[in-house]
Amino acid sequence: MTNTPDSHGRAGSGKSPVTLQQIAELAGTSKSTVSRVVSNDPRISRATSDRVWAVMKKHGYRPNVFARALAGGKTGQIGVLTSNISSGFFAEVIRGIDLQTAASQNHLLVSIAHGGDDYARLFNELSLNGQVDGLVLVDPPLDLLGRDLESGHIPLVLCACAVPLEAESWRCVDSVTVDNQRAMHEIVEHLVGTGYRRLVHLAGPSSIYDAGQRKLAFLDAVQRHAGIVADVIENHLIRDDGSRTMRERYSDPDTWPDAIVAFNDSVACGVLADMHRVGRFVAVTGWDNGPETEVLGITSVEMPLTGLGEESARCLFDRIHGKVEQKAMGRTTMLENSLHIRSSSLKA
Amino acid sequence: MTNTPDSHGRAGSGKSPVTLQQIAELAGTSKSTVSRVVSNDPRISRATSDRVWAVMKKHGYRPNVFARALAGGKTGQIGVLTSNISSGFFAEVIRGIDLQTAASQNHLLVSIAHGGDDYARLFNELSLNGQVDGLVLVDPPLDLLGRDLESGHIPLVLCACAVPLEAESWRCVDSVTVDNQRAMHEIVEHLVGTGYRRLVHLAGPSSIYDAGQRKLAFLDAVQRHAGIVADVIENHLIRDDGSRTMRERYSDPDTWPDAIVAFNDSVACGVLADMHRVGRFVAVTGWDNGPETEVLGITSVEMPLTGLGEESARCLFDRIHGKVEQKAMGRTTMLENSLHIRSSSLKA
DNA sequence: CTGTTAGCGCGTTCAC
DNA sequence: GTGAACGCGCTAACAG
Repeated sequence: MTNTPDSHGRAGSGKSPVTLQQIAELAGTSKSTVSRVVSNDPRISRATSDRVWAVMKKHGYRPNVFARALAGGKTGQIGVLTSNISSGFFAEVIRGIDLQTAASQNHLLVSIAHGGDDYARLFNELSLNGQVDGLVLVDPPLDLLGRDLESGHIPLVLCACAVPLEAESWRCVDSVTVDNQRAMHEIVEHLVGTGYRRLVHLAGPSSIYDAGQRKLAFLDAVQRHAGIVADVIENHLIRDDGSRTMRERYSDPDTWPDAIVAFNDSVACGVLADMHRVGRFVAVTGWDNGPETEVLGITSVEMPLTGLGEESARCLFDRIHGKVEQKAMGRTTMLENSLHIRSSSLKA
Repeated sequence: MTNTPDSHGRAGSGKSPVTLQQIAELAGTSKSTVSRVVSNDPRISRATSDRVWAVMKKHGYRPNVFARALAGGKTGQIGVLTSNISSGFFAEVIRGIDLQTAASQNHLLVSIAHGGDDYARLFNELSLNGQVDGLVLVDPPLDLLGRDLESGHIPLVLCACAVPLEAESWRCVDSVTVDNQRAMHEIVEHLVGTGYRRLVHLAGPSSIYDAGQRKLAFLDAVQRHAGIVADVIENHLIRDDGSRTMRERYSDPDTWPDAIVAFNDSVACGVLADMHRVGRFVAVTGWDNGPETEVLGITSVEMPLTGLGEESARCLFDRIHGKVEQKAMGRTTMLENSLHIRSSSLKA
């Protein structure tokens, strides 16, 4: 399938690309026929098809995406809107989406919201200007889901987030998320099973969907066990948040809990740093299974990031291609995490 | 499916986007006038302009990107083609590019090559089908630069890579890269200054531009010092590569060098792991300054990833907007890294 | 099976 | 200053 240098040089050397019309003339046929050949219309005879393909190959014909979109109503582009999240998360999810879109000859339009109302602004633009056939909203700020969605929008899917039940206008939107509850239960079971009794969850910022889910799951999990003392401290996102809480809230090591369930790996690292400073062991778990967890032996949850992307794209295409009705109620897909138990949460 | 002339294609709960034509009628004027208003044509009277703007605002008019591209020749889209690189790298570079493109109302079309000839295939497609106004090639496989580039292509810029001097057909392509040489020299100076004499560089795969640069820089740097024993071992990319080399090549700790300059942080971690297994200290440096380096105290090089993206986009826009002639010879911009010296490379 | 005919929404000459 | 007309490259009815 690789291009032969000679035929290629000829094709591209002219400044303007070859058009369908020109192919038609060169092949001694009409535009429609060529158009049908391109789209594999079964009604075209094998002979004509082969002849036209030959001409197209020879001249390096490339259908013009814009003309096609204008006339056909399908853009061949999928939008991805994401907030300014951690690079590991972002990259892997995009990779997953790309895997699916590339497979169906689509292209990815990526936008990153840089704060404030940016997400909402970009959402409006992308969902209304007809530039994309569908839109994946990665980690949208929760307040966006509170707004009313205009009818007549393109297919939408929430990634790493789920539509709240009370959001009426978002009812046709699919959601793909990870099973925060199950993973959190596993963590708590593991900690309790190992013998820890006093647990603290350093929860994430309330603006993040997963943070809320994990907090609820933590509270739910600890309540299933008698004799467990549990507490939650909010708003932890980066390393410093973890260290600071340890310093300020637990300045006296004797008041420390047995185990700390951090919102993510960064926070867990912060806790560990302070722990070393003080020189007392406390069990710690992280979340994200980043590169630091393995080398440091931090128990952590690995999320199926690429899977999130792939599944989101799949949902989108199901609606774009009409395999799922546009007005069908949104489905929520939940992907499983895997818990990696390491030394940081075993017995001291 | 009922297809009225104006309920065209789009997934529709009835609400088809309002067109320039409709705005013209509602404003009691013609398409051309509205078009001029949109593009701030100075010949339009203030009165008409205001009137038309009001109508547009009232009806939420959005210019159709595809129609505009078809008629006007500018797509408003920038392509980003990247190989399947590490997520940290990928995400930050994209973020940088996005920063610039968003500022100029452009959109980002991202494609990820998934191996083999994928990069070349995608490159051909994106550079020829007119879907983007310019193309950023992030970390292209080196053999791509060996191929002849067709004339008449869109503006191109290499990111995290530089055009080889002998590539005639790529002479109009800009390059943005980091100063591998300077950073490597800093590392070597630091190691030698600290007292290490026998250095080994665990180089990266030869297919990666930066890997070759760093290897050359290493060899250059060590030659500037008398009494230094240096060696290079090739083809290290992930953790296991580092550990394996230590196990196989340096099974006897007494033959160990004083210091190991790893291609990246992962390799450095592999070395450290083996070091701990054997229980002997050797100085180690990484590259990328990933999350694991700070917590583990690994000396590492921080690259200006976002800067790479921003600068690449800037170069592209300079050519797209004609601030730099299309046929002007490509410039190479080199961005500075910063070396973070930590305990892993200090005296044992 | 294939050719003909309309547009898709907009930029850009031209005239007025 | 403004409007009418044409065309960008392609798809999708209609005819044969």
